[in-house]
Amino acid sequence: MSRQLTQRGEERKAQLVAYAIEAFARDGYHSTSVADIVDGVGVGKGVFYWYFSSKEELFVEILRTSQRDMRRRQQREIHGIEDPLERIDLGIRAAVHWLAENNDLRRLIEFARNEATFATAIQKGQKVLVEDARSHLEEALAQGRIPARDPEALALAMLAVANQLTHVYIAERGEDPDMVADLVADFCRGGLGLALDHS
Amino acid sequence: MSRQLTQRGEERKAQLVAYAIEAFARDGYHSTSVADIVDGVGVGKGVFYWYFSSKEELFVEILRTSQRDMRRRQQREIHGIEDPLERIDLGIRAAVHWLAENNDLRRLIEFARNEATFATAIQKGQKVLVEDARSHLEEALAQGRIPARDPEALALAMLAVANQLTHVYIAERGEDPDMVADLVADFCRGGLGLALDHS
Amino acid sequence: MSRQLTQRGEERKAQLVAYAIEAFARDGYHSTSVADIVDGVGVGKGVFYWYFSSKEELFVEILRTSQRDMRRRQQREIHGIEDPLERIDLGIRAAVHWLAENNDLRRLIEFARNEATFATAIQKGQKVLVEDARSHLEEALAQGRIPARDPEALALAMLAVANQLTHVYIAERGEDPDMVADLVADFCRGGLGLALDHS
Amino acid sequence: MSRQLTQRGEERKAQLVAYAIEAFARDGYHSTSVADIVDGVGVGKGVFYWYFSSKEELFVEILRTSQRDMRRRQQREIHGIEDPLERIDLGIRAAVHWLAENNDLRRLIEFARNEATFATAIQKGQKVLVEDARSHLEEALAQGRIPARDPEALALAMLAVANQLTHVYIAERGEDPDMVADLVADFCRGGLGLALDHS
DNA sequence: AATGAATGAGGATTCATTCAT
DNA sequence: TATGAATGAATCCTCATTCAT
Repeated sequence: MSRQLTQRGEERKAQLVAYAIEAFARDGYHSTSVADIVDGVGVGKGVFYWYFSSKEELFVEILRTSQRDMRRRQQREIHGIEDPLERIDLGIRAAVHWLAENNDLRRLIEFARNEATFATAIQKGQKVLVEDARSHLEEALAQGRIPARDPEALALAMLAVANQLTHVYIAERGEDPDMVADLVADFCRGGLGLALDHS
Repeated sequence: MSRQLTQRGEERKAQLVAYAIEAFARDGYHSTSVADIVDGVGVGKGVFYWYFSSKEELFVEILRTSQRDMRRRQQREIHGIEDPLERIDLGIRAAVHWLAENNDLRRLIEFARNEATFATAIQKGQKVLVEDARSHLEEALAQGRIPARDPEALALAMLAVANQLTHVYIAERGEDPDMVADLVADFCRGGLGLALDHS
Repeated sequence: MSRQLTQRGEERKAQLVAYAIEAFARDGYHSTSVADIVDGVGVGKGVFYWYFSSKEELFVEILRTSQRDMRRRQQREIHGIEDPLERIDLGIRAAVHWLAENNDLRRLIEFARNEATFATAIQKGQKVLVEDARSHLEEALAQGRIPARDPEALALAMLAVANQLTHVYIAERGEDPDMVADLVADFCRGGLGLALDHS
Repeated sequence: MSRQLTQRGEERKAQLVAYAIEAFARDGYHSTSVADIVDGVGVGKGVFYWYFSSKEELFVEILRTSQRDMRRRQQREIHGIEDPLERIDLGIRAAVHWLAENNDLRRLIEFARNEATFATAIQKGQKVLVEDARSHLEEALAQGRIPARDPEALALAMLAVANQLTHVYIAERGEDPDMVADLVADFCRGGLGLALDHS
């Protein structure tokens, strides 16, 4: 399914993806039928299969694009920063902001994590994120700035905190992303073994 | 659906629940049909609807029982402990152990969290856990032993770390639960703003 | 799909098979939808899948049963006959009669022969028939009553003649099966290298 | 659909026909979609409908051309031969060779024979072949060289033998066409009531 | 002549649930 | 209590054909 698309084709495809994200996030992957999607966009059923070889493929494409986008956001934010701990801090904040701004995608990623069919796709993306964090952590470790513990465990823990708090505070309660970013960053800094700023 | 059941009825029901948990965890809730379950147990389809009014009801019952069981385990572990921070520590460890020992249920709870149909059921259970943690945290706060931050946020963050690390280290890699409990407890203690033990 | 069926179940299944044979023969396998079949029998769509795991499986079952039935007919006719050439003669006549009486099945077998999906099933059945004929032929060969030629080729050729002439004379033109049996038997006897009876 | 085609148009069309024959023979008529064909040739879907008004029409055209071609081959081989029995012999051999050399087309013809949609087209072509054989047979009959039997039946039987043995020995087992031609010719000569050569 | 896009009816299959026995 | 049978709406996907450009 890597057809060469015309301008119009690209637009149609983007339209389908956009509507699908919305519908999947609102009603769930299983409850959203291909018929729902094409109806929502106002096209015939065949159109869907012109652009995607299956509902599953569409979803995987959404997941991949999302994870790539989030990572790009992190990279942009920490670009040029020397201090590894600052990179981690900024990375966490970038993640929280991305998750807050892309709540639909956050839901989909969360869902996919627990669905055998998509676990692989998710893990690939997550591995990249964890690798990034791990490299910063190892640098900080080498500098003797944090106590020695498995960097991967730390990376995973941070990701989990970011996800969970964004979920509850932003998605459910609509709090300010900056506040939540502070919350997450604080908890994680502590978790890494650093003293808190505002003690 | 709160029929009075005979001894034999209770056993039948337990059999169905046990098999359903296994199948849901292995193949996913959506991919496991009622037919799969009754076939697995070796009974006719009518039996299922004698004990449960729907597939959904069965799943909700599994969720409720699980959450209740996990909490009971935590309560037992911290019973009689004076120090609120020790209660938290023990609570975390109890959670990790329960999750490790009930990996199937962990998967189901994780799944349900992201499924509109079950989110409510999940939230009710989670609220209880968070309340427990919050009360310990507030006590510690009152004693001036941890820096002032929203206890609910802290509770949620700890739960997330426990889930995530158990998932990756125990379910995926088969590591020792005690080691993971240490990992989680360490990270959380730090996140709460406490100095690390082994620094 | 080897469910234990009740009396009623067996009847339903037979009903479905009977109607399917008729419809497949009349309209073709591809043009006959599962919906057509269940509508024809007057049951819901699910019933079909209670008895067969797929449309394909049903068709293969029909093929197998048919081939078995035809062979049984042959066996019955030649039972106890000493002379191998007479066995062949009777076998040919039995085949023609069976084909004439089961014109629907003849069509389905003919169709299946040219469909990749069913070729295997067909070949298995045909192999048995050819083996039967081969054994008679080898006996006749050993007795020096027919010239030496590949028995398998002869067997196949006879089968082809029986099929073709039954097709044209009986199915298309409604001629008398006995006459056609004579025609086929004559041609084959000659093909085997025997003198003709009515010269 | 008898458009006037330019040189280039003819080539395109031939390209489509060639690929379609290959694909139909390999995957079956029903399993080969118009999309498969145009993709295989590397053109857009419109092209197909420029040259053929439907998938069905294309297939019928293939059938007609094939049958015409096979007959031409027979005619060429028997041209100028006086002896009717020799004409039959040569005709059989020509058929076997054509079938061997055009295995794809043989499959398609075989398939078409059992498909209501194409049966008519096939029968027309077959009638011509049978007529040819019948005229030779009647001549031989008039000369008293073969016993009196329905010439059409004999013609059909010979065709069936040629098809079947070519199918099994050449298409499935890759034997030498000349050997198979001998086999078929022998069987048929016997079937006609002639003594065998090598008895 | 040719292309990519679109249509939409049609097809196989699944499955929660109900029911007669 | 329990069973096998039945229901039928819903789902994913295919594909011949048409159309705008």
